[in-house]
Amino acid sequence: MREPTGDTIKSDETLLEILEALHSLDESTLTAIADEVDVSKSTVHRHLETLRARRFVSKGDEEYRLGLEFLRFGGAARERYPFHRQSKSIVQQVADQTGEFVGFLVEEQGVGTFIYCEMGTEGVPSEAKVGQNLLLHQSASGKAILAHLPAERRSRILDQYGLPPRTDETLTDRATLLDDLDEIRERGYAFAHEEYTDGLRAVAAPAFDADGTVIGSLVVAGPIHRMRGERFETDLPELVTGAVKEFQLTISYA
Amino acid sequence: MREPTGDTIKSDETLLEILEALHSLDESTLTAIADEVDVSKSTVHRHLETLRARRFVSKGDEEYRLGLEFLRFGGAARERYPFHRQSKSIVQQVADQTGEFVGFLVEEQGVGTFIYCEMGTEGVPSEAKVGQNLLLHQSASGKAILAHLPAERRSRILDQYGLPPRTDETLTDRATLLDDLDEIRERGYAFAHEEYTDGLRAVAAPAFDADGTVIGSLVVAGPIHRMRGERFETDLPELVTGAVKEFQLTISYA
DNA sequence: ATCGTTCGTTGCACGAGGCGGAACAAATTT
DNA sequence: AAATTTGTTCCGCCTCGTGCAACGAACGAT
Repeated sequence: MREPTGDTIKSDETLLEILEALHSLDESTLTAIADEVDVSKSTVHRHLETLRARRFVSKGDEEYRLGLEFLRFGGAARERYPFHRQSKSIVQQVADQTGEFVGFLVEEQGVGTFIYCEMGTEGVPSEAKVGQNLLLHQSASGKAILAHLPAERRSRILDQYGLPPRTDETLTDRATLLDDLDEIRERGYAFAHEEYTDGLRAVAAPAFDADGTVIGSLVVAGPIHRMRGERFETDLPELVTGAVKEFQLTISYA
Repeated sequence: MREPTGDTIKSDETLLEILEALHSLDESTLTAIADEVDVSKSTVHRHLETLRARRFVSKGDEEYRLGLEFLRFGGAARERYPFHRQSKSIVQQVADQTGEFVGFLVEEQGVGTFIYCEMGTEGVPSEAKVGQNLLLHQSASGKAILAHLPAERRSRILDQYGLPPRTDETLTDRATLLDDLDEIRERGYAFAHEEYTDGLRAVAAPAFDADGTVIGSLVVAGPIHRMRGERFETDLPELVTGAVKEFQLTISYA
């Protein structure tokens, strides 16, 4: 199931697995969860009631759901980032300008997470939403970050997670990926061609803090028919890199 | 320290208490948490490592922090609400129009939680943020909801949580509160005068779904010196109720 | 209405495993 | 170099999380 975790609490693991099941089943009944996680109903019941007492799950008329308490902790986790305020507004701004999906991705423990995103007026059928996480090699936004991490850190991440594909176009060969990252570093921004979602292309620019460390990346994504020609190859890259530059100015004196 | 919880898993409770400590200490070291929660270091260590393996906590160089995985679940919890999209845009719109703090509050398990909020350009020093939760009697937004809950539900909530004060102005007398709720029902919107935060006043309007059930409330809050006279008593109430009406139209055919 | 089925909930007894304390190691301080 | 203080690991006790089974309630079908 998992890599041999050093020293972990079984009871907590089942708790977290129950939550994960609750997330993937979206909203669900006790027995369905027990069935999914493969533990007895009584166990699931006790865990869920413990969580419910603290509002981490809520019970509708018939089914259990994830509780809003997660939003409180999630919001707090996001606000630890000193630039969260600015990244929110830059995302909104670029979303207004382009009408496409726009997101700001940060890296934590080797995984990318969108801390803000906007659907834009065109309403791309993307499944990317706030809190969504992805492996860094699978998307333009991830690659933009990956390209600028310290080399040793980068290879540890690649070793740890490998290069599992997400679509047919995901880069799964290490050499190819590293070449792409070289280009991204030279060019200053990253492209992705259906590497994360079929039918979608993306442009992403890395964002740095005052020390020159990558702190995240800004990405614009949209369906192929709108992401082509000069708009895709010139206009959007300029827009994104420009927005990031502005972003960096506003956070420098924070 | 809690009301006699029916049948609950101790180990989970300590897990959640550790998370709560991690939240209130913002970012903290293992021993500090062990000290706060009053369990042995080894226990805290095992819990934290279990959480870290799943990205629910992340470890900086020196300290533990809440992980972004909470944002994933929090976002999912929020998106269960069919009107979440529209509430986000109405909040942004009103924030742009007023420059004040604007939020959309929903009720879950008798407690209010902001699923969206914007600080506005004036940057009120309010501590209200996404995921923040509050007792319904303590604020304009809460009262707007409370006023329109089924009577039996309302009294169960009041019984369960009581009327603890938050400021000197919080309504702590049940009769006074019920009178206020009557007025709110008649008037169609709610006021609060420093009942949640010293120095802040607020106007809130309830939002209903097609069945006439309260689904949340829209609130505008600001410092007293800007919340007075005609703006506070007429303009803002009209703005908020108008915005909610528009909101209700856009969700009716969803 | 009555019987079956499936749901959530509660007791019970067993033994896995969560717990604290101490020993350890590594990093900082005096 | 000695002394604190940090995170980590080991170990044995006994709590307490677990599965099973029994119970009751709510449907649905005959």
